[in-house]
Amino acid sequence: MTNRTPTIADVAEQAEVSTATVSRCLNLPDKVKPEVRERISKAIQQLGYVPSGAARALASRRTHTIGAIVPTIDNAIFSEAIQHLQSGLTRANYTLLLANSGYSLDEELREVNSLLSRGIDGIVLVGEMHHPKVYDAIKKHAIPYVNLWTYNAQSKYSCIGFDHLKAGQQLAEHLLDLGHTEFGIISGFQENNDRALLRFQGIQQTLKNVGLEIPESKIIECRYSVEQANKSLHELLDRHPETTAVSCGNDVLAIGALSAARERSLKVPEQLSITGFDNMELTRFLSPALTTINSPSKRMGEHAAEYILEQIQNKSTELKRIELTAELVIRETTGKVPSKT
Amino acid sequence: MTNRTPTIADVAEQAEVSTATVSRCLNLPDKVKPEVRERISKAIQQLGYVPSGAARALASRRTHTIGAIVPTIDNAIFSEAIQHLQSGLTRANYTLLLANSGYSLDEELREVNSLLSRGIDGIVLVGEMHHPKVYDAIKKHAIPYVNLWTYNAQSKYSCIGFDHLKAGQQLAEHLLDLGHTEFGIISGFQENNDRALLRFQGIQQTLKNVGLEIPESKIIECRYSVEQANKSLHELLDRHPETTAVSCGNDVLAIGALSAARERSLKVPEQLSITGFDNMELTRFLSPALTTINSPSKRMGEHAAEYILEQIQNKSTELKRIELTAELVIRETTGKVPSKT
DNA sequence: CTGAAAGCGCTTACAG
DNA sequence: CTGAAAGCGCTTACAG
Repeated sequence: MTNRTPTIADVAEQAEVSTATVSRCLNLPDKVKPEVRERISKAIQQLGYVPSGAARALASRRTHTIGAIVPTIDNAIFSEAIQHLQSGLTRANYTLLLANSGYSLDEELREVNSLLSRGIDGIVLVGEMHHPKVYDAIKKHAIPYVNLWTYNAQSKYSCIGFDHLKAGQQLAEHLLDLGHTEFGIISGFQENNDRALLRFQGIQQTLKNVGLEIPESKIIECRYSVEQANKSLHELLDRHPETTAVSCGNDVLAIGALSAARERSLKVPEQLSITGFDNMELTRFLSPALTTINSPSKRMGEHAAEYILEQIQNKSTELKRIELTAELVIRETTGKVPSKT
Repeated sequence: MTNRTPTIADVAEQAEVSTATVSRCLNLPDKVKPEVRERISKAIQQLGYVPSGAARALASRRTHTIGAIVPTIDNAIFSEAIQHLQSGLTRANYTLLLANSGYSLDEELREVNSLLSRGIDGIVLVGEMHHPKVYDAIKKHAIPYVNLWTYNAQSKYSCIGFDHLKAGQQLAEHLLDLGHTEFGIISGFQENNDRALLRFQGIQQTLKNVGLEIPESKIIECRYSVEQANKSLHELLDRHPETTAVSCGNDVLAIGALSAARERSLKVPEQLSITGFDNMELTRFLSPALTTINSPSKRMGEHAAEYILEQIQNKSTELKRIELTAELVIRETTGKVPSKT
């Protein structure tokens, strides 16, 4: 027994077959006679043989790895999607290589190149807005690719997600139905974030349709953090105490807004309505429970795994657009506009 | 210009040098004459050459990849640590390969083997309790290794974390100081989770020291979910309405407990004190703000990156134990025991 | 169903 | 400082 880690040649020798047969036994077992398979399995056991991923990848030109880049994993909504993407891939014996861009397109480009260079068989990105070189690089490598978290019927790329514009509209209509006319917005940074932008535009357009306009001073963009949102609502209400409805870019922001409202002793929803976005688990346990939009993150993750694996199987890069629904969840943070006294 | 992706040989030809020199130019630039380096860079640019990670790994026996397995990424506290681990590695040109075990030791073993097989230069795990084969497998591959999220002065393995027993003690002492004697516990599953177990034991021991014992019926274990914790507190209080203090295994559980208390119209902390664990960002914005233990997750992530890279650099696997502090953060969910009437 | 052999694209002593 | 060449550990037509 030598000291170095065993290779396929060691297994072959031990089982008295060629390395080709060992390789087949590992990859296409039914092409190997059962009794030979038996011998090989035993040898593998005895030697504690573990195939080298690098050698495998080099020889087969397949890494069995899928890359994904999300803005951040520090948001339950992305981590949920990733968990499901990952378990879908694991079941098919693929591994997920995860990176995060911190909401920066340049960083995303760097990550894409890094993933491509280490070798991946497919890639999933979040959103539709990417550095142009990202699309070039992926095209060059000719691997399956999908934009997650976005649905656009006109997209030139495969996408799996929902229509953020529609979601924004639903939010605005709900608030309009309740009689609100004084709107405030706390949004994530919209530059480089098409989801944030579309949600906002959905609200904006809907209001415009009924002749309402949101002045810039009632729109605050900030980082997706509870603390930032807390500050933002204070700022917003300092400038515009007449505001009766605040729509937040996601649930994290809404939680911050709720805490700021509490600090000002504003009753939600009696004096101020607040909406979130994503429907994180805890939002229904908040007091008052948060009105929000349900993001189908699990299903997005599952579909992404399915799509990528399918494309790899078929050796194709067929364009596919999957639209999921994101329904409005009305709970306790939204109510009738307070009567002016 | 051919159609296939360019290799190092193409670059060498274009730059009129050997492949060895191109390789050196990439890995040890100062061993190459500046003018030659210049030619090579130009060739790389022109060809759009990207080195093959697989070939590199096979030839050098280094993958520049670090593996990490956490119980779940769907918890802000782990994702925070991972973000920092990742950025530390990225800076040194290493990639993080992330997997999650779902709190299962068997699953963790499977992930470890999968990571080892694809090739990793180092590995970080969470907690000290692992499948025995995990330690065997890692030892066999002789790569740097560290147990995160745990500190044990006697550990045979490197560890970076804090003492969960101490943290539990602090929690119990705080509650004791406030005069509580009727304790309830909502814990994560303690089997296979040394952190959950130690936190609980810290509380238990401290109470025992003053002659208090927690009956089994006042200890509920459940999954780390807001909903589960909500149910658990209801169950606990149905059985033991005399309970005045409930210590929760983490902040997620505490949020669920808070919501259940609200549903029962129990005032926190006047009628019921509740503690969390981790100090997630939003806990200080809850109403009432949560008393909890601050888990140094960012620092754990940073230290892990530093340690692993250091070991790789030195080609050693030196044992190192880093203890970080986890301080009690007293906020509004804990108060004096209600006077019996 | 099995084997001999070329090849995947790099790195790395070794020699100069 | 640079090059020729062996080698990393697999897979995969091809032949039988």
